[in-house]
Amino acid sequence: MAQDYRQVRLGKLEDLVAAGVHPHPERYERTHTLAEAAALDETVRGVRVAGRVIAKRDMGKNVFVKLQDFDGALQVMLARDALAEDPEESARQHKLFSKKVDLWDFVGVEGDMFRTRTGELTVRARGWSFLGKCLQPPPEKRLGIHDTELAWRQRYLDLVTNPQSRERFRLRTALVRAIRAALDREGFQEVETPVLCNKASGALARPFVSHHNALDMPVVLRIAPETYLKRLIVAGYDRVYEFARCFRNEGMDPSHLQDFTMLEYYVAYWNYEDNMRFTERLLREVIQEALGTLRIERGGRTIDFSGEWPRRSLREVIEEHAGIDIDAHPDADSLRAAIVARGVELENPGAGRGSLIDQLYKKTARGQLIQPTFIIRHPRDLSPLARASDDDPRTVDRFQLVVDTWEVVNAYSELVDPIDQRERLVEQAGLKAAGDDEAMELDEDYLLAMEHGMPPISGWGMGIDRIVALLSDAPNLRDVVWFPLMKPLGNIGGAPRTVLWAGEEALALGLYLADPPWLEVYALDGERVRHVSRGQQQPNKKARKKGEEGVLAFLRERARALANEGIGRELFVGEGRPLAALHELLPAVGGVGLADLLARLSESKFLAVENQARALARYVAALRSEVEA
RNA sequence: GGGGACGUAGCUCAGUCGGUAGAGCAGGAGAUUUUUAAUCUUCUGGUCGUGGGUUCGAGUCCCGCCGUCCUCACCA
Repeated sequence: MAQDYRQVRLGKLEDLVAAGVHPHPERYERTHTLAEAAALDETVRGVRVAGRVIAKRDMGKNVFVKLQDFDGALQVMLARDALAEDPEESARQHKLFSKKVDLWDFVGVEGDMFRTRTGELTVRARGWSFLGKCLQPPPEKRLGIHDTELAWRQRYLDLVTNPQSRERFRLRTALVRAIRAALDREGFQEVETPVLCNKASGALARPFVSHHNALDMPVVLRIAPETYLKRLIVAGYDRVYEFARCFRNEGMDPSHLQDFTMLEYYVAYWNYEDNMRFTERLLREVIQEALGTLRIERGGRTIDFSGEWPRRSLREVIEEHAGIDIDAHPDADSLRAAIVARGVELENPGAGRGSLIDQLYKKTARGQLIQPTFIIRHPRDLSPLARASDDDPRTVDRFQLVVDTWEVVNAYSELVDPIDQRERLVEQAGLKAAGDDEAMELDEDYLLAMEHGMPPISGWGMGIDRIVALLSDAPNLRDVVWFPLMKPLGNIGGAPRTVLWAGEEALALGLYLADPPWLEVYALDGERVRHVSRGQQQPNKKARKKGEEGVLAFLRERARALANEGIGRELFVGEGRPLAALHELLPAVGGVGLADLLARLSESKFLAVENQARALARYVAALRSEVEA
């Protein structure tokens, strides 16, 4: 049916072309955006506006359409006798518009402002221009896209139909702009540091790993810009910042994305307390500017950014919510005993004291922190890049800003002592060697930079996606990312979904993978091979119970069924199975070329399945002619 | 990875107790001299995610798989 829509609309496009309309005009001269035009006086003449048709009401003589762009919408009226000087030409233009322009097409209109009988400001068209065709069926016009999956996969559908989504992204843009302007005013310089790195440094997280072909070396995508920005302080910058796209190869949930935007800045000569004061001022300013208020509604609760944000030590909040005074337990064993005594269950109770504190905090206190709160005094061994506190060397001079249980900002007085830093990184490297994927690597290049001298520094990082989601009452970070990463529809992780075209010459090809066993079906189309889904190709439980033979029987049966449906011939290919089993199957295609087939298979073993199929295509073609001959 | 929920027309959604798959929007044809979710006539559109099981009969009950979300775990 999508095909029907497309055919109808393609037909209309052809009709437009036949009527002398360019299907993809080069440009259109606007005098006003739709929002600007909507603010005009009703007497203004000679406006030219353009946008997407999101509503069309054809009254016979008059066609009313609503045009929309990102920031506004405006009604336009096309009357049968007003579209050209010549009445016949005007009628022709009217009919063309009425019959050939569909919802979601782009058009431009030239005309005069006026008010309709019902009082709506409207453009009375004196002429119209076709600007672009929508070939796909548009979403429901009033309700829009409600399926979150669809909204994420095809954001344009969401943005066109859902005003609240446009509002969220408008806020995101406005907030970033406000932050940039505020930092620039404060004497910061915006910089850019590498995304492709040798070491995953600056945070505790598992990186994405890739390979640099020309240099023939592994590279990782950055998990934080921190150590590069601090190198710039070594270089003499006082205040630097970067909106840094970062990548962490870890689990995802509504408050974590693999690919996210972090703002980090570093200031020479500040400590974390200077930074906390600045944070409060900066965020209040930019929230007020971008949002127009400091009080937001989120999940039915009011969150208030005005007033002074409480500063509470980790010790305090844990004592309040868990009833344990961590200072009374100077070592891991003692603290562990207290936690057990309180009946709090930790995931990793064998960890050291710092990690125990962290787990305890996350388990008991963090979930209660709704209003903006600074959490200070974190254990030293969780912050390998932070400066130890002069008051208590077991803690670091660090703060986090927590809002509605989300950690939004993380900042500290930076560790600037290269000797201490080396010791801590060696410690981390030890953890890594012991199997902790998230421990930091020893970053000699950074240590070398540190040894060239650092002033006191305070650094700061904020999750842009998180603050935007908080401020816009978005339940999931993916609601504030234009194109969040999604598993592709289609071949990944399941049966391919392409359907065989009717009458197409085809071939059924089973790829018998060891685990899980599976039958893949392809269509052979000249030189090309496509995936084809024909329902379930995976052996059911019953077949699997009978072991290998049952599985083979199942796959053979499926292939035979496909052949009976006219899909074509059978060919099984086994991988990771005894050759004998394969050999037994191959007679279905003549039992020739086994060695060649296996060679090709192993050659393409690490390619995607579809590539395997392509690699086999030539072989299959050869096989065919051989059989025919 | 554990637990829970969901998947029906292009979109938004109904579908009762297991008994002939529905509505609105969108789309086709027609009508319509200012409409506002325009209206009216008429028509089209379905692998009920997928495969199996139970049953005389499955969108509905059971199981496997695929996909998505939530939650727990993981996670500066």
